[in-house]
Amino acid sequence: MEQYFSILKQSPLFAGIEERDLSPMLGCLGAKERQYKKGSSIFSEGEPAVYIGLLCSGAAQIERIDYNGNRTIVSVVDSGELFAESFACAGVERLPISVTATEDCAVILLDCRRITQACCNACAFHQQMIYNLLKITAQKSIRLHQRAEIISHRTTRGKLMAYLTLQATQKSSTKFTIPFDRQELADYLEVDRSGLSAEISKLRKEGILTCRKSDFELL
Amino acid sequence: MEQYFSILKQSPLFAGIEERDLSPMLGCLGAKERQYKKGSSIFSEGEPAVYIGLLCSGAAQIERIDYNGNRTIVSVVDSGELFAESFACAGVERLPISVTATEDCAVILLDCRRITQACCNACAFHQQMIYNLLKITAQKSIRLHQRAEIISHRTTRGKLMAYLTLQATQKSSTKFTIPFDRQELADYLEVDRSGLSAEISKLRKEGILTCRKSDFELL
DNA sequence: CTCCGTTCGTTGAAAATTCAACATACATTT
DNA sequence: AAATGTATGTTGAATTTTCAACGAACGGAG
Repeated sequence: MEQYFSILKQSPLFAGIEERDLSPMLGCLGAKERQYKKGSSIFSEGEPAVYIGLLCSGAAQIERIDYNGNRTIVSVVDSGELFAESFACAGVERLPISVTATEDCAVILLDCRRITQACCNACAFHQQMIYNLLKITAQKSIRLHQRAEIISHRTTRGKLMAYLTLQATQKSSTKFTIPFDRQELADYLEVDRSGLSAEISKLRKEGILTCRKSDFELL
Repeated sequence: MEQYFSILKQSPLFAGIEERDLSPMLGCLGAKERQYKKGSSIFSEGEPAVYIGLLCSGAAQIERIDYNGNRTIVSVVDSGELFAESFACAGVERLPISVTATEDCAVILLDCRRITQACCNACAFHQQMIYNLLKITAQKSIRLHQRAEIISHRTTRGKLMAYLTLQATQKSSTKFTIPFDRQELADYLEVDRSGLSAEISKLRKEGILTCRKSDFELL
């Protein structure tokens, strides 16, 4: 577990908590370490929602597959980020989404009940963690709002441009790399892959952007 | 302010807090009461996001209007619910959405900074409120996920049926009343109003549902 | 009662998406 | 070097949505 301390102490979940307190806290919280191979499932839709996941290395996606087999990519999880914390904190019975490793992953699982219920050893930290969790959860809400704003555009072009301009804003640069290939981007934007490719070509011809694979530049 | 105590003590924000403590707390939190007429704006897009709103009476909607004038209804706010808490808690600069009164409203505004920063008088309550806020924020995230799941369907019929079956599930009944007229439902589902009306007619002819105005029944 | 404004349903044409199929490019393996 | 597999781009037909316009139903105001 100690190998991930450099990740943990940078995580907003442990903001305001000293590194020397990490080890007893993790024990108190019943933290479990898990490894997942690229492509494997970290959480599956329908599982009980009790664990908060903290991605220590690798990358993952929040997905949903409907009964027709259509995949939706709800969001991406980068190293150092939490996932599934909303479901665990809200006390829902079962996960409405799946979490899939897009790279080999190392994950720390925290039982949400151990965070939200005070314990005898490290109570002082619990309050800080709950506050940290509040801030993280609120920021995740914003990301959901942002995705909703993107998806709410009616056309492929509208969705694509909304996504790309948001990426450019967040990276503070007109050049950026997106974390998706074409199929994944289509699954994130809720559009047809071939139509998305066609729209990218059109935007390229119109001189609005250039791209190579996942590297984009807005002109 | 006292006239709203019956609402306040039922609000999840004040769960675990005694009614006799409400009055000093509201003072400590710098609560402000506001009245809004039906159709007026409670918060406008671009305003600084410092206040958490608590709707004491009436009803409101979370909306966004894009540069073309297209309205998106992100969610509805019912009496007793919080709104804008994610934006305030996440510490974003400006609101990315507007809140509009769909009925005459009474609202209590709470400065988020006064909740998340401990104060000298009622510190014991602050921790409870932060925990309550965490739970509320997480539950709001779930609602955003639910809307995303609805919007993610590609066709008008798919979106409509996803919405209606969710409503039926939440009301635990095949008969229910939705909080939207046709235009508002279209703005929530991100579809064309006339196309939505046509789809409802078709579903009616197919014997899948019956409806009168906003009263629906799934068969 | 009539007028008026709003909501809702209907329709047909225009526009956009989806779908299926195939071509191309590139990297990896044998 | 050839074969294979994956990702991406292209195309045309089918489907669906959007858009604009209009008519019917309804309720409130005068």
